[in-house]
Parts: sequence; structure tokens; C-alpha cells
Amino acid sequence: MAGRPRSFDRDAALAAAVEQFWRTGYEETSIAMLTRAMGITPPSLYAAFGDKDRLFEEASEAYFARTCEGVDRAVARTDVHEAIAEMLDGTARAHTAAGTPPGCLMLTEPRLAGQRAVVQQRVQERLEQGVADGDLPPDTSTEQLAAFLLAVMRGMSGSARDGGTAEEILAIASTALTALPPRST
Amino acid sequence: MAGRPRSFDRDAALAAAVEQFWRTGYEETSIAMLTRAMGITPPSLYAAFGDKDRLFEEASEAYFARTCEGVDRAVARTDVHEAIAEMLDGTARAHTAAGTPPGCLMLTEPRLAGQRAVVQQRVQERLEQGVADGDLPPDTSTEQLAAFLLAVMRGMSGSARDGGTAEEILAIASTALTALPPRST
DNA sequence: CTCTTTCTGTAGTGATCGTTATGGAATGAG
DNA sequence: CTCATTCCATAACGATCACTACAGAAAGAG
Repeated sequence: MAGRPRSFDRDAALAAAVEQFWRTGYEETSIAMLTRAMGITPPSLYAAFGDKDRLFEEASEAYFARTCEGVDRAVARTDVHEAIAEMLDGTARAHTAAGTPPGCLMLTEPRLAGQRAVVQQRVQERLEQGVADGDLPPDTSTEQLAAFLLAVMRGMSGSARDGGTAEEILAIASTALTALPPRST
Repeated sequence: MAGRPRSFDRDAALAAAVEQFWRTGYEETSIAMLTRAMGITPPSLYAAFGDKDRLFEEASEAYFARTCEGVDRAVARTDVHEAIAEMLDGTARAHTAAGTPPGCLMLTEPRLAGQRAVVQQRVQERLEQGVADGDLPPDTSTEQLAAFLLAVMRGMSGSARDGGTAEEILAIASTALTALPPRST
């Protein structure tokens, strides 16, 4: 009943696929690039992951889960200003971390608009909490502010892809922070 | 000496190429898509424009010139706050204009980092002028602020590509404006 | 051991990629 | 007119695209 077992680590292969998609995006990544990065042959890839679309879906979901961890950790802070600051700071560092491709797969890949909407919604909810906590003015447009923050993070990702240094990206983050309305004491 | 004249309008064909590259980017645009959009056959394309790389270079330069017109008109305003506001406003409208593809070719295409650097430098110089005019605090980091503004515009372009409405993109622009330090009276 | 099942590597599918050779049509020069 | 020159359309080039048929190898079940 049980035939020959798979000779490669599926999770490790998926991680390699994540990095390859991260570096070159969906369209520019060929199956040949993937098999080389993953250390397997095309039939193994198709047997284990379906096709290129399904592999990308699985890879982008793994990437998304990792990204959400960082965002969730940041927005868990009790003060909304600290929460957003940490989110932007963490984003800037992730976009320029050595050992990983520059920029962000979720923010760069055209077909991941759904993931971006999810993150934006989460940011908006954290801002609404900030308003409820009295840490943001009651008339704050959380929707508008969340869209702004997503746009800034997307811009940070693009700057990182253009070769921007960690300092430059962090400076963008700290500048964006000044657009957060201060607590009205 | 003078043979058969070209049977198509080179400028019109170039304009069609600009729009095609604008809509689908360099890598995702095939010669077949270009020839269809331009209304010519491959040999005509290669005879008139060299190859895909040179055609893109010419197209992106034409696009860049048009973009710079808008930016230059905006930053020509005497008040730096009005200048930046008009630049962001014009950018938002250009990214969502009916009749043209959403977003911005210059801000989206990976290989146009050089054009982005030029625009950023121009913005930075305008901000420095604002400092000299006393419209921005003397300790303003114009370099940091210009990088921020470029990042925001890039994010606006991405939002537009994701299907964002003109109102949403304009809201991002107006939020970004609040990060401009006010005149210190 | 044998049998069955599943994986693996080679090799190749048709389609499309960017690019171009070829040959006839169209034009200005003389 | 003739001739030289340039352009256009068909058709094809080799390379690569995503994907898979095939056959042999490797493992568990009995």
C-alpha cells in the first residue's frame, strides 16, 4: 500500500520556493528556477505541489503567516503610537534584512492584493482600538490612516528593492509616524 | 537613395507602446502584445525601434518626460506646502485617470530606479528651497522627507493598481501632507 | 523473497518567447 | 521608363515556457 517515500523535505523545498518567489516574483520565476532552488526535479515538484499556481499559493500563504506574526506582535502593544511605530520599524528591518531578498513579497506581488487588504483591515482595527482607548482623536479617519500606512509600507518595500539602505527605509518609517495624529490631551 | 517610406506613424506607434508597457510592465509585455497594440508587424518594430530593450527605453523616456511636466508644474508654486500638495494631488489623479492604465509606470517598473532617483532629487531640491524660503523649519531633513514622499507616491501607485478609487488615493495624498513640517512662525 | 505502490530522472510535449531571414511590394532618383 | 533602396508580410529560427509520458529505482506489505 505504502510506496516509495519522498526523498526530499517538503517543508524545506517550500521554504526555498518562498525565497525564490520573494526574490523574483511570480511571473518572473520559472519552474526551472524553482526546481534548481528547491533541489528537486519538475515531476517531484508537480507531484508534491500541484502546479506553479498552487505552489505559489502555498508559498505566499507561508510568507503571509510569517509577516502577520510580526504585525500582530507589533500591534499587540498597548499604546497605539508605539504599536504603529513598531510595525513600521519591524517592516523596515524585514525589508532590508541580510539573508533574505530585499522588499516584501506580499507588498510587491500584484496578485496578493487580498493579503494586503487583510493587513490593512487589521491595521485599521488597531487604529480604531486606539481611538477607543483615547490614544487617538475621536475624529480620526482610521480607514484613511490605515490606507496611508499600507501605502507607506509598500513604498518602503519598493525603496528596499531599489537598493535603499536600512537607514533610509527606517527614516521613511519615522517620517510616516509623524502623520499619526497625537493624543489630544 | 531614398526608398519606400514608412507606412505608419512612428510617434503614434511609440505612444501605443508606452501605454502597453504602462499597463503590463516590461517583462510581462511580449513583442506580440506590442505589435498588436502598435498596429505593426515585428520586422517593422525592429526596424524602427531596434529591439525590445531600446523600445522600452524610448517609451519610458517619453513617459518620464510627461511625468516630469506635471511634477515641474506643481513644484513651480511659490509656497512649498502648496507645491508638494499639488504634486501629490496631481499624482493621485494621474494614477486613477480614466483612459490610462492605473498606477504609474515610472514608480512601478523595477528597472526605472534611475528615473525615480531623478524625481526624488528634484523633490529634495524643492524642499531645500522651501527651507531657504523659511516655509519649512531650518532643521528639516529634506533628504529624508523627499525619500518619504517618493515612497508614498509609490504606495499610491500600488494602491491604484490594486483597484483603489481616486478618493482613496487622494486620501493617502492628503494624509501624507500632514507629515510635512508646518511653517515655524 | 515477491508484489504493489509511489517516487525519481530523462526526455520531450506543444506553445510562446524575442528575433530575424527571405522575398515581394512600394517608392524616390536618374 | 529603370534601378537602387527601403519597407512590409509571411514564416521560421533556436531558446525557453509550464507541464508530463515513460521507465526504472526504491521502499513497505505480505
